[in-house]
Amino acid sequence: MDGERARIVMHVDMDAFYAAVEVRDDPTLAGRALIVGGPRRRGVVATASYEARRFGVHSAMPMARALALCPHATVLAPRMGHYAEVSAQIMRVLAEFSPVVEPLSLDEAFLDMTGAERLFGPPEAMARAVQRAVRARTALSCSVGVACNKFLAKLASDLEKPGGLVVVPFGAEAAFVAPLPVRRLWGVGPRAAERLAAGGLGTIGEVARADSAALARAVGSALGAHVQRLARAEDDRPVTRDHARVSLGAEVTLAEDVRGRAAIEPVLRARCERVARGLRRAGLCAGGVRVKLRYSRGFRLATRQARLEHPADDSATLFATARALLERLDLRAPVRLVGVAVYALATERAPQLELFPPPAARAARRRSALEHAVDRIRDRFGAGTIAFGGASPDDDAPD
DNA sequence: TCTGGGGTCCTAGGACCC
DNA sequence: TCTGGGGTCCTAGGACCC
Repeated sequence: MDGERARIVMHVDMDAFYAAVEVRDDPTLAGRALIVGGPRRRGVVATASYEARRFGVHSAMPMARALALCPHATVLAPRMGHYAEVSAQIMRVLAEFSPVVEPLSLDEAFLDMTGAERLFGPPEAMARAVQRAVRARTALSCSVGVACNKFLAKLASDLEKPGGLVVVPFGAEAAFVAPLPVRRLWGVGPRAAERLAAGGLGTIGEVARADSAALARAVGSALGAHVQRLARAEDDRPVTRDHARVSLGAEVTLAEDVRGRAAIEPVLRARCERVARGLRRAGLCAGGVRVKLRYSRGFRLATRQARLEHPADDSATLFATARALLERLDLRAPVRLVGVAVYALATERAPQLELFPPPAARAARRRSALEHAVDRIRDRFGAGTIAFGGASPDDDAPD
């Protein structure tokens, strides 16, 4: 009506990705119940093969429960570096179908296929072509959803997994989603679903017709407005290639609880080194540091964060800040997880024109240059070749 | 059964400035 | 002498996603 052409958005979602990669690489695993996840103690399921899912095993389930349900399952530790490589290969295949590919995670992506009918035919033919190409080039299967927007395409790709292909009928979108449960709305999790149910809203159709003020009372005004738009099949978010990173972190759940500064600090230092390296690899500087502790008691999570005086990408600055933040947390209680994250990321260090920079800023700059040099040595000769004094070597870093 | 690790976004309250 | 309201920045916590 306004001359705008309907969009064609495709969502591609790999089937049981981590498990499927492991089976592809070791065909003796085919047909077996397979769980990728861990560590065995205090671990959760990252991905389960469809054979294991038949026993009720699913992602995010504690490993102990998964093995109680499916004791004969083979358990493999995730190989994230390897999955990242396979993912990059998949994204390259997808890029042959559209110039606008938006990865959502290692195993899913949106493609803007508007205007691609001339090359690939109608939506169903496009989807078949993508599935064939992914399988031919990676020996992996995926499910595909096609619709006029991101929400519907993503919802559609999940409806007939594995190997699914669902095209949401153009022009009949709202009717298509109306009977589905609210949990299918992107952004509605267990909490929001509960609150919506308390207000008598169980299906997407009911949310679409709900009074917007009542919806806002139930789940808040932002989420309420958002889910009502989705429920009405309205979603104008574009498919975009370049997402600026907002934060970067590293955390670890320890095999045994620790308590006290002396026990926590080395763990914290190792996380800082990993995060700093990630910053330098991405060419970013941090504007703030956040420390995270999860206490065993009550599974309680506590965070403390602070801005940096000058943006930094060196582990010494991150650790000095993290250590100060640690002092503001309870260090007597048993801790199961220690994490560090950086935020307020900038692509470049702000130019420092001070004639007499404070000693701390000068030290951070020297330290950054040193760590950049160490990065180059590690890249060339391997991670184990060099470590900082007092630092645990890259014990747990896959790279 | 006892809860990973990587993220994004929202909310609410406080400080501060005008 | 007492009291505004808006805007911005920051922090801590939490829901949600894969």
